[in-house]
Amino acid sequence: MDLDEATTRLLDAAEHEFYGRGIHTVGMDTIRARSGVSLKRLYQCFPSKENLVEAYLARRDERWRRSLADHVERHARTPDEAPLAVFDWLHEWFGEDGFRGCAFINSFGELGATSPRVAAVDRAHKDALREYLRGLTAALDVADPDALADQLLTLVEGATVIAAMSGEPTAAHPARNAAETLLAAALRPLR
Amino acid sequence: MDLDEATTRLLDAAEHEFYGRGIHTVGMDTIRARSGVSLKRLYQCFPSKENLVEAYLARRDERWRRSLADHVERHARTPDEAPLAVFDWLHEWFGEDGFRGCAFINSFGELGATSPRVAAVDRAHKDALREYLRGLTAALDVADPDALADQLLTLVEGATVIAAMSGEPTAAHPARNAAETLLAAALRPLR
DNA sequence: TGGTGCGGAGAACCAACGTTCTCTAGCCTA
DNA sequence: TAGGCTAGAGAACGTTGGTTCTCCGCACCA
Repeated sequence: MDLDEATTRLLDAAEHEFYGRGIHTVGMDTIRARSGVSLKRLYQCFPSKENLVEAYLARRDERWRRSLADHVERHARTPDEAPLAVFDWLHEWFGEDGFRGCAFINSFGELGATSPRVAAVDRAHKDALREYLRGLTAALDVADPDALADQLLTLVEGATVIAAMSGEPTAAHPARNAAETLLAAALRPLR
Repeated sequence: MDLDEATTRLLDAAEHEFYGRGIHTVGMDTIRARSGVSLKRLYQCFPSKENLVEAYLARRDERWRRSLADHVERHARTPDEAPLAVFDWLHEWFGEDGFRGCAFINSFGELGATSPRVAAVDRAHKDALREYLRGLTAALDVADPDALADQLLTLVEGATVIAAMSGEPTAAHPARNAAETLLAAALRPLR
C-alpha cells in the first residue's frame, strides 16, 4: 500500500470514527484497526492525533461545501430559488445514515477550548459557509444582502443542531419556511 | 463542611470546568482541587463522573431556563414583545465572561453518542425550551403558533452556535431581526 | 546466494485519569 | 482519658491512550 492510499484510508477511518463517536472517545488504535494501516505508517502520514483531526476536518469541509454548492447549482433555476435549495439539501443531509450534526460544531464544543488549531479549522469552515451564503444573497435584488445571508446562516446552524439532537430530519422544515418568509420580505420590502 | 455545601461546591466547580473546557478534558482531580472537597466526599456525593456531569447539566438547565423566563417576564409588556425579549436576553448571555455556547449542544456533541444518560438530559433541555417558546407563541393571534415556535427555536439555536464559534455577541442581531420579520408575517398573514 | 533495507505486527513505554484504599489526625462519647 | 468514628490527604491500582521501539519476514540487488 502506498502513501496516498494509506492517507485516504486513514482519513476515511478518521472521518467515520471521529464524526460518529466523538474525538476523545476514539483512540488511534481504532483508526489503525478500521483503516488497516499500521501504526508506523499512520504516524508517518500524520505525526500526531491532532494532525489527523485537522486533516479530517479540512477534507470534510471541502466535500461538504462542494456537495452543498453542487446541489444548489443543480436545483435552483433562478437566483431567488438558491437560498431555499440550501434547505432542501439540508433536509437530505439530515436524513442520511449516521448523521450526527455538524462536525465543526461538534469538534468545536469538544476541543475548541483546548486546541487552537482545531478551533481555527472550525471557524474557517463557518466563515466559508457564511461567504457562500453571501454569494447567494448578493445575486438578489434586496436592500441588505449581507444581513439576509446572516439570517439564513442562523437558520442553517439552528436546523442542523436541532436535527442532530432530535434525530428528526424534519428540523429542516421550520428553517425552510422561515427562509421563505425572510426572503419574500427582503425582496418586497415596501409592499 | 456538610454534604449540602460539598454538593454545591462540587456542582459549581463542575459547571465552571466542564462548561469552560469540555468534559473529557477535565479530570476529577481538577474538580476536587477547584471545589476544595476531598475525593472521598466527592464520590460520596456523586458515585461517578457521569453522575456529576448529569447533575451539573440538570442544575444548569433549570437556572438557564429560569433566567430566560425571568428576563422575558420582566421586559415584555405585551405578549407580542415576548419573543423578541428572548433574543435580547440571548445577546446579554452571549456577552457574558466565559460564554462558550450551549452546554447541552456541547455535551451532546462530546458525549451524545456514548452516554445515553447525558444525551437524555440534553434532549430534555431542548424539549423544555421548545415547550417554553410554544407557550409564548400560544398567547399570540397567529394561525400556527407551534410552527412559529419552531422557527424561533431554530433562530435561538443558530444564534447560540454562531456566537459561540465566532465569539461575537452580535450574532443575536440577525436572529432578532429575523424573529421580528417572522413575527410580523405571522401576525398579519393576509396583508 | 547472501546481505540490506523496508514495512508490518504488536509489545513496550509513559502519562493521564477514574476510582478505591490507607493512614493519620482530630473529635465526640463514656 | 480511652476508644472508636469521621474526614481528609494523598498514595495506589487498573485501564486507556498516544507514541515509540523491537523484531521479524520479505523483496530487491550484487
